[in-house]
Parts: sequence; C-alpha cells; structure tokens
Amino acid sequence: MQDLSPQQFAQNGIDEAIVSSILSARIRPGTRLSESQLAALFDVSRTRVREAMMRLEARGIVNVSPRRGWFVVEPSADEAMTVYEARRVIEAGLLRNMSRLTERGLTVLKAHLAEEKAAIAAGDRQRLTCLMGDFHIRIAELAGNAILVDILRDLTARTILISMLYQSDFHAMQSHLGHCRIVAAMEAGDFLKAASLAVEHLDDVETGLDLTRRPDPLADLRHSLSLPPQTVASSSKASRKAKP
Amino acid sequence: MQDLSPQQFAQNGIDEAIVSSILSARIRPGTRLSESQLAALFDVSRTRVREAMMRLEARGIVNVSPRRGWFVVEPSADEAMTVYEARRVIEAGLLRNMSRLTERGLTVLKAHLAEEKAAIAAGDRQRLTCLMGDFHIRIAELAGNAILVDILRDLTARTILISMLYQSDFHAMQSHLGHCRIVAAMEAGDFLKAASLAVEHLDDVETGLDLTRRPDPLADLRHSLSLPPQTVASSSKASRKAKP
DNA sequence: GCGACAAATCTTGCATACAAGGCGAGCAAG
DNA sequence: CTTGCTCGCCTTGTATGCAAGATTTGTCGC
Repeated sequence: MQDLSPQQFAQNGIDEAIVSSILSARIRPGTRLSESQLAALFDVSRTRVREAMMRLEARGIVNVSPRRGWFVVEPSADEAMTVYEARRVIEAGLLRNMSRLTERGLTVLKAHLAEEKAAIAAGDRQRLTCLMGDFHIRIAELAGNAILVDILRDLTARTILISMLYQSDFHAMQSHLGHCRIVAAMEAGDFLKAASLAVEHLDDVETGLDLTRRPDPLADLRHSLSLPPQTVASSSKASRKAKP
Repeated sequence: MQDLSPQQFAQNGIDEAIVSSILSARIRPGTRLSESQLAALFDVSRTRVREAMMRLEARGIVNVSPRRGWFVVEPSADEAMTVYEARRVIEAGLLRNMSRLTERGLTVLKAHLAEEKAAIAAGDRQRLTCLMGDFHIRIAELAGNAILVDILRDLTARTILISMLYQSDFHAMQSHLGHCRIVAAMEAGDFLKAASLAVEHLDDVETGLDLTRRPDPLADLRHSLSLPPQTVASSSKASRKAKP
C-alpha cells in the first residue's frame, strides 16, 4: 500500500489514486484499506478517506465489512462472469454503434498497439496489465461517450482484480493479437466484425481464467460443510439493498 | 421534498429513497438537497446524509456546488444525448446477447405491459413515468446481470430527470406501443429485432425531446406558484446558467 | 428610488472526539 | 496440547463542533 502515489493526487483524488493503483495492478484484491493509514498517507483526516471509500463502494471497487475494515473487492467466480458479460454487452454494443473511425482515432489505437508490443518485448508485466485494460477504455473514448468510458473503466478495474485472482497464466501475446484484429476490423470499417471479435476476445480471456480456483483457501472445507460460498458483504449490491 | 418516504427506508436507505423518488418523478432536476433538512427528515446526523450524497454523486445522480449545496443533477442537452446513447448501446447489446426468454420472464413482461396499460387508462401520469422506466430495468433483470441492472437503473433515473427538463409532451401511448413491440419480438425469439426495436424506441423518445429548451432556473419556483411551465420569451430572458 | 457595501445567516468542508464492536493475545483449566 | 474465557487494542460508526465561503438581507449615502 506504500505506492499509492501520495501527495500529487492527494487533494481530491484519493478515489482516483486507488483506482489507478488497481488499474496498474499495484494493489491486490482483498487488500485491506485502513482509513487511518490512508489518512496518514494522504495527510488528511479520516473523514475524507471515508468519503472516498463511500464513493468507491458505490462503484463496486471496495466493500466494507462492518467494524472490520474496507477491502478491495474480491470478485467471486459468479461475479467475475457477470463482469465479463457486462463488458461483452457494452463493448460489443459500442462497436456496433460506431459508424466511422477518425484518422486521429486510428492513430491513437495504433500508438496503443505499439505500446503493447513494446511492453511485451520489454517483459514489463505490470505495465502490460495496465495497457491491456486501457485498450478497451481507449475504444470507449473513441466513441466519445463519457458515461460509458467511466463505466468501462470501473469494469476494467474489476477485471484486473479478477485476473489477479483467477488468471493462471497470462497469454499476453494472444490478447495483443486480439486487440490487433479488432483494430484491423475497425480500420476496415467493419464494425460488426470488430464487435464480434471483441466478444470473442473477451470470451478468450474469460475462458483463460481458472474460475474453479477459489481465492478462499477454506473453500473446500466450507463446501463440505455446505456453507454459503462467500463470507459476507461480497457483492456490490450489499450496500444498495435494504436489509429486512 | 416532503414525500421522500421518511422512516421506513431510513436506516441505510437514504440513497435509495432519493433514487426511488427520482424514478417516480417526485423530485425535479435541480432540486436542492440540503444536508440538514435531509438529516432532520431521516432523523440521522448530517454525517450519514453526507455519505449518501457522496455515493449518489459517484452514481451521477446528484452533484455538489462547493459551499453552496447538493443538487439533483440537471443534465445538459449534451449529457442527455450521452445518456440516451449509453442506454441504446447497453440495452441493444443486452437484447442481442439474449438467447431465450423463459416462461416466467414472459409472464413478468406481460404483467408489466398490463400495468402500463392500466396506468394509461387511469391517467396516472406519475405512476406511468415510473413504469415506463421500469420496463427497461425489467428487461435487464431478465438477462440476470446484476451489474447491468444497477447501471441501467441509474441511467433510467437520469433519463427521467432529462424528460422532466426537456420533454415537451409525453406520448405515453407511443412509448407503450414501443414496449409492446419489443416484447412481441422477444416472445418470437427474434432478439436481434428486439434490439433494433429498442434502439428505435429510444431514438423516438430522444427525438421527442426539445433539447433546445434550456433548463429553467426558475422552474421550481414557477412550479410551486403553479405558473405556466415556460414561454420562449421568458426563457430567452431568464436563461443564465450557473454551470462552470 | 437606487446602487454599493456590510453584516447576518445560511450552506457545506473538515477535523476531532467518543462510542461500539471485532479480534487476537494471554492465561487458566481440563 | 487443546479449549474456553477475558481483557485490551484496534478498527470503523456516528455525532458534533467549528471554520470558511456564498447568498441574502439590511442599511446607508446619494
């Protein structure tokens, strides 16, 4: 937690500092986010940290276990599938809805692909993780829809957490090729193809996960005792639902 | 603001009380949400109200003007278009991604259509507004994706705020027919058609807006005085926007 | 009457104080 | 060695207090 990029983002950016740390895979799912520690790091009082946590909770990035603490979400296998499905729906819809690719847009995408390639060559895995997620955000940005960009950014953050939990091995090259194919289809103006390629690409990534791997070492014991699969407060809905 | 349904939702549902008030068009865009008033209404301290506001801010439902107050968002014309585009992307993607409609799902949808019809017959406009938004949420629920449901709920809330700002006249029957057509296509198993019908439907609603009409800063006062909604003359005279 | 200026009165922003509960260390008993 | 218990530390939960800025109101000079 020591590299949350302290003072620069500080004043109003506690949220973004954390999200960006997740996007670049610098903090793992399940990481405890202590209010007082964050307050000390950013040199503000707990109040503001808490407010940031509330916002992040609404975005499905962290959750709170009462009187125990705030934690970066650990998506369950079910939630992981939900996230991927949501991304397929949105990204495919986005591409299908697109009608043309500007010159500038193509430049941006090609530059991004070049960066990916460079990161692969350099073997910079952390940077690569970040770029792999960013690619999809770039596409949303091309569509010019700020709302969808925000949504996809949060979903991408969750995706990265998921891959940290369940990804056995990272086929960077395969993902990169997927991205290249999507850009090629876009360049050719065939956005329907780009959309189905995107769906396919996300499918590939999802099936590359080992969703049987439980993040919880006690999963087997829990299962044999027929207890609910997840501890508590695992879902982002926990905060949005009135309790009976 | 007196009918935010006070104590029932109270304890952890300040958020939902406000969102549900928006969904049923009981509070207008630009409504001031005073921390102390809400605190008094829900019989909690300002702290918790503030936390709720933070969450709602992250969801794009309210915004804060520093040292001035919290306000229900007043989407600009640009934002309105963005919201509709996002809905088109997501809802069309959702329908295209759907493969079958369960018996139970069909029942739910038909029941909903019946409710719409009843509300039209009864002329219960507030209930109708609520139902018209809920229809799209129902569809998302059928897809079983909790994330997309939450997203669409928030977008629907914004849509309702938009229609309160820009909708000149409300063609309830036309919208209802649109919904019926979508359900019919789904029933026939033709989800591609349902998707394009949904896009068309959202287009219809969007083009039914008068996005040239500027949000009226005097709307709430005008409303409480039961004055005629707005004239072009008064609009051009009294249009000063406070957005930075 | 009217415009400028000042003070009163709101509002949120933020920190701090204290309460309530979880969790583990330590200890005692079996 | 294991089990059960208690105490104390550490966490978040919540309220309150005060500061700072914005708006409105009141007043004065013209």
